[in-house]
Amino acid sequence: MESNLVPRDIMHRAARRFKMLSEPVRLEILSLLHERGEMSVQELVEETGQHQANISKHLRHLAGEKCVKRRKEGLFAYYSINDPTLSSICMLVCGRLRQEADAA
Amino acid sequence: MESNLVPRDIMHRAARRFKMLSEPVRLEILSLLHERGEMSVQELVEETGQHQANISKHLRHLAGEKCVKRRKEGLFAYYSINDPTLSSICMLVCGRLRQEADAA
DNA sequence: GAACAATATAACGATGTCGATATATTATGG
DNA sequence: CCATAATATATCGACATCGTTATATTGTTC
Repeated sequence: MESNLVPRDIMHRAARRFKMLSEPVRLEILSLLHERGEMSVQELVEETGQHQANISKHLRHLAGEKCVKRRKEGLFAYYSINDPTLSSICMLVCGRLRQEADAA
Repeated sequence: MESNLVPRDIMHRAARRFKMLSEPVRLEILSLLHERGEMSVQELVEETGQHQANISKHLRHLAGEKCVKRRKEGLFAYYSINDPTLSSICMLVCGRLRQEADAA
């Protein structure tokens, strides 16, 4: 019950950060990157079953928001999680969801 | 780098939870509720400057996702935060955003 | 520099969600 | 039971974003 949970001056940025986490495919991407540390676009395409263009677009969004880091090596682009708080946030939410499910 | 950051069976639910946090007006509502503990629709309308219908709709979404709790008293409906993890999550993200801003 | 592979971008239709306006519901008081 | 106040719901147009398909870019190899 204190002041300024989300300060006005970063409210829109915060909303955009959360929007990154509001799509199942992006959560799957982050989940995979969390497990394996670093993956190429191809690997992500194979694991998710999504089309390459779709994965590239999601990665572009994630990278634009600094959620994810890109490393180019030859023909391949390797992505990894850049924002370490994302993992904590996901675990918090998932823990809460389990809790709600148990309570019900 | 471990297993199952966001387990498949709750991935869609997690995404929906994050979607609740992905709109500035909803973040403002949660921020106000965090400060004051409990507020009527009217109060939220006044503080945010949004139209009543819009606030009611956002509250409906938030309540549907169990983010927020509703208490009816006479003509008034009082809302308060129901999911305590939301505050932690918002603070994590805002801290990170500050950090990124400082680094730049 | 031509052929090929990995990734990125463009364009498109379908669907979702925003805020605004209008109307319905619910509860109180006279 | 009628008027009024607080809240909820319905509908609408504008705009964003999803996944798909097609194409462009980038880098490697011969």
